[in-house]
Amino acid sequence: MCMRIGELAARAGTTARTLRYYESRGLLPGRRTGNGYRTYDERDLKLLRQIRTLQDFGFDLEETRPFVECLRAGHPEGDSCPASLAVYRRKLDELDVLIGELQSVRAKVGAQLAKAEQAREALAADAAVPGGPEPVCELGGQEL
Amino acid sequence: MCMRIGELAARAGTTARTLRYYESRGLLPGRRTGNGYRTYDERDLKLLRQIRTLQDFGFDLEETRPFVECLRAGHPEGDSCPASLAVYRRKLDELDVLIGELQSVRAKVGAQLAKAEQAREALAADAAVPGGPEPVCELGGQEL
DNA sequence: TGTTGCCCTGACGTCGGCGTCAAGGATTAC
DNA sequence: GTAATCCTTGACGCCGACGTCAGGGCAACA
Repeated sequence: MCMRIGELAARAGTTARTLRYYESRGLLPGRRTGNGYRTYDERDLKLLRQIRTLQDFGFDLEETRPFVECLRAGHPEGDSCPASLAVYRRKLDELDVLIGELQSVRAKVGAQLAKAEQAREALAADAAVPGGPEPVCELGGQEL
Repeated sequence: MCMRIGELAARAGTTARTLRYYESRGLLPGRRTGNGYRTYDERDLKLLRQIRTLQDFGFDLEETRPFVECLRAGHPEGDSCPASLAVYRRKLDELDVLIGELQSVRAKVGAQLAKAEQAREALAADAAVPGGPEPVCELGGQEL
């Protein structure tokens, strides 16, 4: 029922270094045995898995804090508390904004690509025409 | 027609520090006048604006290099070269993946939020019922 | 008794794209 | 002359979430 840092890390798919880091940030408790080793139980594993899940979603460590505190307060789930729900909502808003921006960028880059490809095709077509292309000065003068 | 670093920076909406950084990365040429000052012309401004535009799109500095080299080779646009088009295409793929991931995360977070809100509503309803809620041990035992 | 394997703390390294400060030279304005 | 504003190089700071190394302790097994 108890385990040391290496085992907990392995069971959560992370590293001991990461757990020490979380502890330094005040997220993971850190009880000790007589010899100074950290010791953890199943509740810590649940805590840690909550953190990792949120991290995988792209939450900052700080944003996982309400969830952790909620669990530590004895609630059944990390998102049983209002503060956690607030983080969810804030994150949803952030995601909506970000996704919108990325879609906008995607559209612009796509348009630029289409334009540039078209320009190249026009050049290629010109070059293929026996009459010769307009002297557009493209690729002119200075070599590399 | 010629300008110093501060003016170029201002005209591109950035800072002298940024231009020196670009130069250190080999992106911006860096001719010098007799007193050691950097000097730039309109072509450098175009170069710089190309870089900035791509940066605003979220391109890494390294990803702007083909565009810069294309312009420096004398092409009319930074995206007149195949290497630039390749960067466009790669970026589009990256964006598609990223947007997809973010949408997936958004859906999951949204679902979690809905679930957690529902759980809270159920609890509230239970608490409101005169007969009393199921003793779910919620909020039980250990205080902070 | 040695070797292996886990654990500890402390501290520096990483990545990108600069910001910011220090210490000094050049140019221009008054 | 000197103050103000530009410019130069060099170098450290920042952010987040750790990775990695150094130097040493504890435990178990041969």
